[in-house]
Amino acid sequence: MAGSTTALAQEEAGTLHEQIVNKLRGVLLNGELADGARIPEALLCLRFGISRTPLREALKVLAAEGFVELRPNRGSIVAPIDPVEVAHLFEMKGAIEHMIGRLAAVRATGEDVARIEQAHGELALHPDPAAYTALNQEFHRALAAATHNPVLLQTYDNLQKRVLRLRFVVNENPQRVLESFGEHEGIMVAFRARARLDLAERLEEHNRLTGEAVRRALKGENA
Amino acid sequence: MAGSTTALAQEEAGTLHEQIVNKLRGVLLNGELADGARIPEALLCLRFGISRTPLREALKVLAAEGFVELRPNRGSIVAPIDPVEVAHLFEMKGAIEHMIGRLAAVRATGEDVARIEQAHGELALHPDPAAYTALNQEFHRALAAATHNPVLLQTYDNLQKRVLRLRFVVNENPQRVLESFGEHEGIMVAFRARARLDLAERLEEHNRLTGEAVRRALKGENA
DNA sequence: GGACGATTTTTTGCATTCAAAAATGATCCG
DNA sequence: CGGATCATTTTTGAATGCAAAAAATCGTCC
Repeated sequence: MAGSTTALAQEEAGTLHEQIVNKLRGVLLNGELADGARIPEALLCLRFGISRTPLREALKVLAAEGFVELRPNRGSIVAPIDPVEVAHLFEMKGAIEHMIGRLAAVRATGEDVARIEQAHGELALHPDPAAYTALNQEFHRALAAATHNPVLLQTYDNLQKRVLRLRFVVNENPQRVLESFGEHEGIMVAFRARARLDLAERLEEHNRLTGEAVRRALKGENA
Repeated sequence: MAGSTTALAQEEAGTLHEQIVNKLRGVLLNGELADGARIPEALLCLRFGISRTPLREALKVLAAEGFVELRPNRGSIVAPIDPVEVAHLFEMKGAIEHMIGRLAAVRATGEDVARIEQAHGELALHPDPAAYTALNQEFHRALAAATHNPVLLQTYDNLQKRVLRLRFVVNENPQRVLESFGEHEGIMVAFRARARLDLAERLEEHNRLTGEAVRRALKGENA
């Protein structure tokens, strides 16, 4: 049960820069630094109790991941959330969800099934948006993991993390949370039946609908 | 004609660490450092005429991209090519190729069409494996770009670069080069007809066949 | 009163430095 | 002669230092 199951765990071992990558990503995901805000190196060094060297290494990695924007000689900023990019993120994720469905239906082991069923079950017990986000992540990540394709899982994780920054705007919406759970029910039906294409299409569609909800929410915010 | 069209161009502008990321990736792609070989920081610093700081920043980024393996306190090594991972890479790329087909068929502009046609045409004139690799990259990248989805393009580029390390083992095979061109012909037919699903399936299949050729070649090498 | 420009301050990018860890090699003992 | 132990060298990881660039501050002039 050593800790590599949870995607967002802030591992405490390993090299310093790696820790910082995770911690800093956590900060960004929690919205502690607003979109487009400058990232004050000195401040974060103080906060994490490290020097600038590992922090800057972490910034480069996060820039490559798309969380941070590096402006030469002008400092780093939190990558602004661009509605157009959000659409592109979900579109890309759609392709992955489709493949997750096709593969997970065939490759899921007993363990995978257990994890997926459990996440789904817990989700049913927690209709409150607060718990929902984490459990929802777990559910979908368990499905992704059931493909047993690490490359896919890594790509999925990266996109998912980028999308996660938007949860504030959409998980407040209990309407959508309910709808989403309904879609999960359908997903589980297809999964239990090991119906590859059905599962693939349901996952892709679920992703599409979530994307649209996010886009609507973003539009509302910007109004 | 300023240089952001070519994916693998080693841009000369920008921050130092960025240049190094590209240069070093070039070194790795060219196979100058063998799989699993240790990456001598001091040597590369000398070669690039920089200090260790930007080099190490670049290493972190390349590690995140999957080209380099960072072993805490034990130095970095060129990420070894694992046949299983290669299979996973191609599987993942399949999902993307499928989506590229679906989107490019619909979204390709006149410019896109021109670029794609040109790459395809030049490819016909250069059946020699040497020129083939670069032109083939250009052809497929032009298709990816025709989706007009930067997130997809970036993901595609990353996977493609990782796969590119394997070109030595497969592009030597003139048999496969010819087959591949035949598949390209079919792809162009579907593309010109703007047949979404046909194009998608042809691209996915082409990717699958390339993957199998690579796997076969790898097996042969390892024998 | 406000805009422009010079000067100070801060921040950034990279090189250098330093401590700790690992690799290497020499010595000693069985 | 082989293997284990310990000193030496090399390499790594991170902090610090320094020059250049950008931002902020302030004074001056219109």
